[in-house]
Amino acid sequence: MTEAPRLDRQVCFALYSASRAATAVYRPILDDLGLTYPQYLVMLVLWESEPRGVKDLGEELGLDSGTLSPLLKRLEALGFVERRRSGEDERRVAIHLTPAGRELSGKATGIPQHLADAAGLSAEELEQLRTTLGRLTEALHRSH
Amino acid sequence: MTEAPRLDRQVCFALYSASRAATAVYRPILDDLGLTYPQYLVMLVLWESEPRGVKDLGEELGLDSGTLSPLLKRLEALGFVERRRSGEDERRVAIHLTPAGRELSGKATGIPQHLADAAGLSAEELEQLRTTLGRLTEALHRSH
DNA sequence: GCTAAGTAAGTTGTGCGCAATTGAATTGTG
DNA sequence: CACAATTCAATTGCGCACAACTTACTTAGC
Repeated sequence: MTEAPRLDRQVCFALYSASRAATAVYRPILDDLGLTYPQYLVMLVLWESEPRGVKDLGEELGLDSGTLSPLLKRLEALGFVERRRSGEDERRVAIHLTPAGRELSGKATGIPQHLADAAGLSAEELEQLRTTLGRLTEALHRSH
Repeated sequence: MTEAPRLDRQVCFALYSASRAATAVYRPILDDLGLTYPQYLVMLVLWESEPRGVKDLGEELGLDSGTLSPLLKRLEALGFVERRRSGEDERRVAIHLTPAGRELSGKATGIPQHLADAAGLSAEELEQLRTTLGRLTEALHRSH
């Protein structure tokens, strides 16, 4: 008689729950900015450097055009982003920040601290968690 | 000049990436069973004890009826589950396993080991990760 | 017994995530 | 130059998540 795996023993479920709980903490804060969590991630990348192509964003975030294309249209409709066909390569769409999009960066400054406060873990534990998760993600991607 | 948060410093993004990478590893395996990852989670709960009400499942998994109702209908259409209105309380729908649903448990036995193998972490590291994630999820839920 | 409050499941609408396909533009090769 | 292969973004379709609402049923208070 083989035994069925137990839910509460699964790292995968722990990841899934923690991830949803974390975005749930971000949600009301991001609501004030008018962003969803994936939209916030895209803005984070653009605040670091822009303009960026769709594929470029996708590699940074691990998302494909099926997710990003409509998301970017919504960010454009919100006035945070502008999509311009590249002149050199007509296949590419360059995503530029608008002044409003650049401005939003200031309002977002304190957001990660909210999660840290809500996490109930020490700074070292958070740092170690982040490192372990990074290694895990790397290994899982390699295993394909 | 306030500084924008950096993507690669965010625990939240690390969680989000790791969670998606983990379900991506499960996907081809679960495809063989005909299940998606959330459907697999529901089956895990039912393999532990059934029948269970929708609300009951929802509390175990942190999902609401908006997610579970259609998911359970798909599991019923697949023949793994049966939904029966309770006689005592007509509001409740009891989710029962079918013989096929019970049988599936055997085929799922080895699945968590696949993730462990792909994770590139030691058993202790995985165990510690699971514990830390559990504490984190708890704290995040409490912080609401 | 009757109504008010509460509870369970379902429905609707929006926004991801991701596989698969399409269409346009570019590059590589002979 | 021609044309096949590749690349980029967009689109389609399906299945979650989750908020907000609806409907059916049950229970509590009077």
